[in-house]
Amino acid sequence: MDQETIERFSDHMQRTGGLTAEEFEQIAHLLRSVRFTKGAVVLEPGSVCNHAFHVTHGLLRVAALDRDGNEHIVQFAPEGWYASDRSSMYFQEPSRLRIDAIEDTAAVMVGQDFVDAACAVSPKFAKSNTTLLHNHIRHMQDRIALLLGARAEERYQKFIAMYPDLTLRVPQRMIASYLGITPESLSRVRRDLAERNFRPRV
Amino acid sequence: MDQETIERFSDHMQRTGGLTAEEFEQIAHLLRSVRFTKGAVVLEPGSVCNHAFHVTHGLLRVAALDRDGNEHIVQFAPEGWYASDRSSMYFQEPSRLRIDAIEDTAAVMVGQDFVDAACAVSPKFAKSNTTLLHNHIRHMQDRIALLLGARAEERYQKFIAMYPDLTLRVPQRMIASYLGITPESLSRVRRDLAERNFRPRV
DNA sequence: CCGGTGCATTGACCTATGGTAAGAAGTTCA
DNA sequence: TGAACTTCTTACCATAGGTCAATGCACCGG
Repeated sequence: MDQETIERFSDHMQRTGGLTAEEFEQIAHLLRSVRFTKGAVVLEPGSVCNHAFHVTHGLLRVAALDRDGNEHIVQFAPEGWYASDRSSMYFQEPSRLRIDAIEDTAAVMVGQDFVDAACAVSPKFAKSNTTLLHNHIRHMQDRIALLLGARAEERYQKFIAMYPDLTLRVPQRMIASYLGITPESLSRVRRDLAERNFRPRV
Repeated sequence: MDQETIERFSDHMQRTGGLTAEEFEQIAHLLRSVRFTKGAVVLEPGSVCNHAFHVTHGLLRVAALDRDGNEHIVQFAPEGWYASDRSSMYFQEPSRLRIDAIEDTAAVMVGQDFVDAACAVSPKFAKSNTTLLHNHIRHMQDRIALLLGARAEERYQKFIAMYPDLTLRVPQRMIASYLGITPESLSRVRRDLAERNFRPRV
């Protein structure tokens, strides 16, 4: 039953979810912990997403598949983050996203029943949940603006600034996929940046 | 006080917001209606967005400005739709979006006070509001996937399929801006599509 | 120690789209 | 009606990024 994973989630709830340790205890039985080995599929596209996965160790990725079968990474979920398809969860529609593990990962499965129970137990939780939603929206808005308005190089620089840790953990081809370019292009972008930084004038 | 605009919004609330006519009456005093002439600025970038604008006549657009000063249209809001910056409203942050009128427009200003009052009066409203949020997320998710995975032509075809009415009302350069391409490129895409449809074999 | 596998890099070449400029067609307004 | 605008289109060239193929490197299991 992986007690440590649940405890970490409890800590997280107390820090950012507005639940006290006692409130958490009351509803902890609604949670399950899971482990995924590197490469394991967490959510199969076409199935309904019934849980948000809160990562306590490791790294998940969320990817959309276009009709040519190419993967486009929508989000990375390292420790402390959630991976899920909110639309699929809310509307109970089959998801068009795939979630899988980039590293060996431990996560907590958070279902609607837990969220409802937590909202009932604590108004603070309800509020932090709404804040989470709005953070998600803000993040997507920024991403859209970036995809519309910035070139590959700028997108990459923003990525590094925003997720410096991920830049080290995630293979470059996946960063490229997140940025909407090919691995080859990312490689060239990196080379150009390195040249400009280390030999400003030749 | 533009009674017709408010009445239209009342209808809208009864159809999709879960409010009865009586419930709406109770809180209607929290609403104000506004009119914008074509080209008028509804929300100035840099200011906090304190209202969602529900359009009853006309057409608003929501645009993001990149650092080169280029506009990228994030959303169109024709009759029955909302224009706003949810992040700015929720976090009370200065908005990086501009909202302005593409046509002469009549709208209802919906503030947080109205939303709170409506939630208090009707649990159905609270739910429909959450659904609206999730619709927004779903829409943004689709948009990101499209920007990452589809070429200009496919994006344009999806746009036509999704907003056939807007295709007629909105100048092409704005559609181009929504799609993330230049007006010239859109013009070429349209020519190529027309050629393929009307003279399949030459 | 070896071959296999996956990833990053590079180079050559190609394509979609951008940039610029000019003209055509339609709109607005005096 | 005609002048000033705006929008759309077309043509020509430039460029970012995609595609393909080859290479090198690290890791892995036998």
